[in-house]
Amino acid sequence: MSSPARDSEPHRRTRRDHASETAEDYVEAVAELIAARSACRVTDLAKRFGVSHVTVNRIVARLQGEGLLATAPYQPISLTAKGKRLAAKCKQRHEIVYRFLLSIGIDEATAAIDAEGIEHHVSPKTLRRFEELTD
Amino acid sequence: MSSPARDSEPHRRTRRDHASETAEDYVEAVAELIAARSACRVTDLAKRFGVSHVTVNRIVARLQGEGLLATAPYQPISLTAKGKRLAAKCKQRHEIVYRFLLSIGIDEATAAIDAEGIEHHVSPKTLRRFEELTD
DNA sequence: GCCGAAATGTAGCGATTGCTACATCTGTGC
DNA sequence: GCACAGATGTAGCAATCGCTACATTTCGGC
Repeated sequence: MSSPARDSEPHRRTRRDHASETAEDYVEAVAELIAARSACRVTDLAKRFGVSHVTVNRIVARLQGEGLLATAPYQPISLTAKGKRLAAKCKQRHEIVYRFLLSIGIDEATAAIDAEGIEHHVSPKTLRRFEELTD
Repeated sequence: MSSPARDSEPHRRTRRDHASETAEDYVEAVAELIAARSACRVTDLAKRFGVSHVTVNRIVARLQGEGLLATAPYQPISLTAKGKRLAAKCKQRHEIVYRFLLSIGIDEATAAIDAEGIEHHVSPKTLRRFEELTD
C-alpha cells in the first residue's frame, strides 16, 4: 500500500498474539492429556513441550490467573469452562490446518510441525477457505 | 504419534524460532526501506513495526552483533552480506506465501496479515508445494 | 553561525519464557 | 511406618521485547 510504512498493522497484530499463543498451546495440551490419561500433570506438559517443569509451573500459574486453568499445589491441572471453550476452538482450528496441509500433499510429519506453527496466525477467513478446499 | 508426549518436536521447533523471526522481519524491513528510500533509519523501522524507537534500537544492536546489520551511532542502518542473503530468502518466502493465499481466494488485506504471521512457520517442503499450487 | 525540531541514544522499569539448583511434598515398595 | 524416587514448588539468574523519561546529536531554516 503506502510506501513509507507499507503496513505496520500486520506486524503489530502478529506480535500481539505471542502471549495468547502460549495460552492456546497449553489449554489444548491440557485437554488432550486429560482425554488421553484422565489427568494432566506438570511433568506431562513439560515433556510435551520439551521445557523444564519450572517453566510449565509459571505458565500454568499465569493461565490460572487468566481463568483458563484450575489447579492446586501438588494437584493435577484441569480446565475451567472458559479453558474448555478455548481448547475446543484451538483443536478445531488445528485440525483444519493440519488436514488442509495433508490435502495439498504434505506428509504427516511435516504437516504436524507446520500446523503447530501456522495455526495461531491463520485468520478466520483463511481458515474457512482452508476448510472449503480440503474436500 | 506416541500417545505419552505425542510430539514435543513440533512445539520445540516452533518456539525455538521466535528469536530468528525478529531477525528475519527486521532484515527484510531494512532491505525494503533501503530499496524504497535509499536509507533505513531507526524511526522508519519503529513506524514500520509499530514499536518505539528504543525497542528498534536494541534489536538493531543485537542483530548487528549477530552480523546481520551494520550501523554506527546516528547513522543509517545497512545490511551485511549475510543480512542481504537472509533478506532475499525471506522476501522470496514471503512472496510465495502471500501469492499462495491470494491464489486460493483470500483478499489482499487478509493475505498480507496472514502471510506475515505464517511465513516464519512454513517448512521448505510446504513452501515448495505452495509455489507449485499457485500457478 | 544559531536555534529548535526531529532523530537517536541511554537509563531503568516490567512482563514473558527459558534455565539450574535446591527445597519440599507424595506415593510406592519394603 | 519409613525411606527413597519422582513430582512439584521456590529462588534466583539470563535473554528478549515492550515502555516512559530524559539526554544528546543532527540537520534544516533563518
